[in-house]
Amino acid sequence: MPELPEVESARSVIARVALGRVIVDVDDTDTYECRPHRPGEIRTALLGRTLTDAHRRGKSMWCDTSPVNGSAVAGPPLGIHLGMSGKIVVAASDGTETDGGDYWDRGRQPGDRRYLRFSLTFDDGGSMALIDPRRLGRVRLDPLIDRLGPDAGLITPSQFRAALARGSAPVKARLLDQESIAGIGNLLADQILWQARISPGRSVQDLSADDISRLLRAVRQAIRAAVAGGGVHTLSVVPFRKPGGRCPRDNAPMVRSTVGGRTTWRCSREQP
DNA sequence: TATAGTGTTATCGG
DNA sequence: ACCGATAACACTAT
Repeated sequence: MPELPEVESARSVIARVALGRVIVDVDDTDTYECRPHRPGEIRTALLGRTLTDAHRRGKSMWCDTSPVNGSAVAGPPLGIHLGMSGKIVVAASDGTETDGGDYWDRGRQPGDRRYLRFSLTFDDGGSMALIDPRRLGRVRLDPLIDRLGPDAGLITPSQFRAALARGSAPVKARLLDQESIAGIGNLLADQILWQARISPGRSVQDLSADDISRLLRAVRQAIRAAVAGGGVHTLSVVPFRKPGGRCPRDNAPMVRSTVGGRTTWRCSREQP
């Protein structure tokens, strides 16, 4: 399930193999995935255009679209959110697939149409599809990205301090708040707090300047590690988020709780 | 069969 | 109005 690193991998697949191919068909008939659009609305808006660039902020992606032939006006940006279970698969003209992530494979074979919720067909016979079993992903035109906070991988120290400055929420809840910082999901948050040795339930107003700087270092390091490793499931503490799990640093039991409405695992000794 | 889950958002109460 | 907590969403896996 996608957090910032998985979404970045999907974005980079789109940028590498989907740009510049003319869209000749669009399947936007899934009324869940394509809310708030009516079936056909996205199709009409995109036919005859190409994707010209692929962007990302936090877990949200959007693609710029070209003018149609004979016009100078670009098309509407196409927003894509992977939700809990989405992934992007791009097919070449010969059917060869480039998969934007293998975190939800379930033995999927190339060409498998199960869970296909949205797709573009290109004039070369290839396609770009959103595969999303749980249907919590979204595809929409003109996505609102202004409401997102700074991308977690690019956030500056002063932006980070500002994100933690107000209110009294548990620090983990704030890390998960996409309007404060964009891109951190449940596993990344647990890894970051574990690395910084900060208890997830501590209020943001109790954090010292030193806590905050350790936290920002952990944000950067965890994101770098997850992008390099191929996803958040490769983060070092993730395998120990289970009953009987022990902290890989001090061997103390990992304990489970709920913070910010999400399942939370922490080291019982280092994150009391 | 019942429950949890790598995300977002509407809604409710303080 | 702001902030935080919770339920709901849709579906699969355990």
